[in-house]
Amino acid sequence: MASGCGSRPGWHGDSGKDAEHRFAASRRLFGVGEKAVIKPRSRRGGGRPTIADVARKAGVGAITVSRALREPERVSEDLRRQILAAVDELGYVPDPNARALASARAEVFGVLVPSLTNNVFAETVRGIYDSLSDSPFRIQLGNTHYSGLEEERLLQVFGPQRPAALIVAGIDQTPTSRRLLEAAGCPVVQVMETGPDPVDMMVGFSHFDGGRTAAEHMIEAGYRRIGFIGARMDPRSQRRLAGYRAAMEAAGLFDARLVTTTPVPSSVSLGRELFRGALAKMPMLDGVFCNNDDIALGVLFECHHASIAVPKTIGITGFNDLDMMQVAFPSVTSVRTPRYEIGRRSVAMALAAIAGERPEQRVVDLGFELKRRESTAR
Amino acid sequence: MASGCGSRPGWHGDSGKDAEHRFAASRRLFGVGEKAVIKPRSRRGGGRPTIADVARKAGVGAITVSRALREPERVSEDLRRQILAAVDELGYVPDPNARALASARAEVFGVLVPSLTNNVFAETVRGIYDSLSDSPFRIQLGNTHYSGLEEERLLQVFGPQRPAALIVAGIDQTPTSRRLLEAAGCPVVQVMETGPDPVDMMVGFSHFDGGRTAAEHMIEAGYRRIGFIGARMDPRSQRRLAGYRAAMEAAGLFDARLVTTTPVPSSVSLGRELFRGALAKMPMLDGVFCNNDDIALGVLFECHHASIAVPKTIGITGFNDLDMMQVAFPSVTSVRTPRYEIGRRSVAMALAAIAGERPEQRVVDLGFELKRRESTAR
DNA sequence: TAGCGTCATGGTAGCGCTACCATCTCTCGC
DNA sequence: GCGAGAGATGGTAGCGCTACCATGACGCTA
Repeated sequence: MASGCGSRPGWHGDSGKDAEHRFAASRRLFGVGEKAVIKPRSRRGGGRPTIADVARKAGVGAITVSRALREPERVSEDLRRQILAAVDELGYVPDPNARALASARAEVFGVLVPSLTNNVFAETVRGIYDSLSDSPFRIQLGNTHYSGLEEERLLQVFGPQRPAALIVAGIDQTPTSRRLLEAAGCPVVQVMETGPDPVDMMVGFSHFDGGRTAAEHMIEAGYRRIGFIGARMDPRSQRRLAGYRAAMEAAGLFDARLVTTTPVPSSVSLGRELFRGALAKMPMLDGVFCNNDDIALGVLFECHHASIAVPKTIGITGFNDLDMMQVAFPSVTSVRTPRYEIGRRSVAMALAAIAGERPEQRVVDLGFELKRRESTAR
Repeated sequence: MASGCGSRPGWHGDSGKDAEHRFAASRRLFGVGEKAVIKPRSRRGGGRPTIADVARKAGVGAITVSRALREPERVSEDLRRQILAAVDELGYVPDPNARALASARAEVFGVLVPSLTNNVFAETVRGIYDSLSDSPFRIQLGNTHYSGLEEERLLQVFGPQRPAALIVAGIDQTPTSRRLLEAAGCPVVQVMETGPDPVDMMVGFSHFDGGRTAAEHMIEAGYRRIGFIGARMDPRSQRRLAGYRAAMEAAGLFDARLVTTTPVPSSVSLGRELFRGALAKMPMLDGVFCNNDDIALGVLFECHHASIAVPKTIGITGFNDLDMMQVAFPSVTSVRTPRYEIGRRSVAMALAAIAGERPEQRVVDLGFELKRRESTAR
């Protein structure tokens, strides 16, 4: 531990009032690119090379350096080369904060999701991330915890930063959130779901249709007393439930007692528990449509524990189609959702909009796909 | 769609050269707080209230407003009230970019993880997020994709922003990354693992010990030909393998043919596949220690498919102890890791350091816990 | 050859905030 | 009663960059 101590002095707060120290640390930033040409700079700033240093070295005006970096085609070949050489030599990196202040636009994508651990959102964020990784844009993450109020708070925090774009999960923003999004002055993409009246753009699919398709499949497979098990019950879950209900009603099979829900966050163990409860309530259940795969897995495990035959005695359908569903025993039918693709597409649309090429289609429905597997193959 | 169209004109690039439009959109930012007092401001900036506006309204100097907001105790009760009233009335929100430029410090935590979808890191990020949610700090996320080079690139991007702190996963940074971290001029916390020679601070546990403990447990439970199955094999996995190997060697049970690894990213289906391969190679296998729970679940499913009795014929131990392990059938033994707590603790340490209260203990080992379950109860 | 648009380049003036230093007012000790 | 010290407040001068406008050089048309 002592070794670590010795090797990094200076930055920490306890010497916060001691400018000497801070500067010493900052100067080391060069290290990489340049051999610490310590010009006695003014008090602040810490001495990293600035655009003015590059301009001086290249023998041009600062603004030309700025242009060479941002709009190379507007600077003559000659100067460009000279400037880039100077940039290299000094190890110059533009200060994103100064840039943001001067241009009133930060190179940041604000991303708001209701959960970081829910695999569905994690995959969407990954899609966003991957699509942005070779752009100059950074990602700022916000976790709304499924709360409208928290979403408002986060938008209030994100707004003043003047992000280049905002990507938000869901289409059920509060009126205040909607207003904040409209006022953000940047492209906005609502993801995960499609619906009428986008704030700006939308990428997702119909959860209602997903739920209905799943239920219809089970009905078709011969199940009759098909339960619905859902946790958390965010707006998307509600719509899946509505789709299930529509299908069940159309077949004359709906019964409110078939539905088991809870606001508690979803998990495999909760799925098992809820299924137990559902079975106690309705012993003649012959199938379950689970609001997501975690629940479905919980149901499957409970069936194993209780020696209930799947798909014979009970059929199971999940939602999202996580990787494990296809290798489970028996493999589990699920509705495959394009969550990674949603992330990618949302970025593509936002980037197009930033570039001034507004996509014609403002609402993109990426659909879903029912994966029929053993768990409903009666 | 048309409705959405009509309701948000102006920001998009196709009218980028048309300042009129942009300003119109920006002005709307007030809307919420104030009834659009459109003072004919200078060309840039879009007209949101600034600290100068607040100062004027409150009849004080701008710097006093700044202080009232950042160090309230340094401003008299009276002025503070007046200022806060003015802030409220104008709907003033400080511009984080201007703040960052002026103070040479952004209120941003840079977070670097190797994967966004791996539940382990997702939970750590969640811990970080939760600990930061009522602080002024924002989170900027970086995904290294398990690549040292990508980590370097990201540090190069994060550095110029002058983040308030950096939290990076792992302790195996490249020399360049280490240099960049040391030069960042802010607290740095390496998370997930502990080891000698921290860049600054560390929070994690010993993966070697975790692997050894798991293997020892299986040996103790009576298993003899215990395989190791691992995917991805990042440095942490390597150390778990080393721990397993140490335990096996100590018991005189090690055999290189027991080890099955692949650089391919981990998943449940891959776990099933690898186990199949391992079994084909070593039919007399009587147990497996899985590098993580996904693999373990895949093994469990394969056992079901192939009608292999668990724990009788084969014992299974996982790593991380995801929620599902305790409800699986049979429930699966696993090494519980404090990933959420790691996130929380890392933030606590970084915040302390920022406040100048450097924690005495620079390396914090949060340990792990072996959860014995049915899958190894022979 | 004059006149005009186009292109490459540069100067100036901020963007909105905070560090630094100066000033002013009180309180206290002797 | 006076100087020292502490606390509250303010003015000034940037932070590093880019928007805007100006300038000069060039090529084109008439």
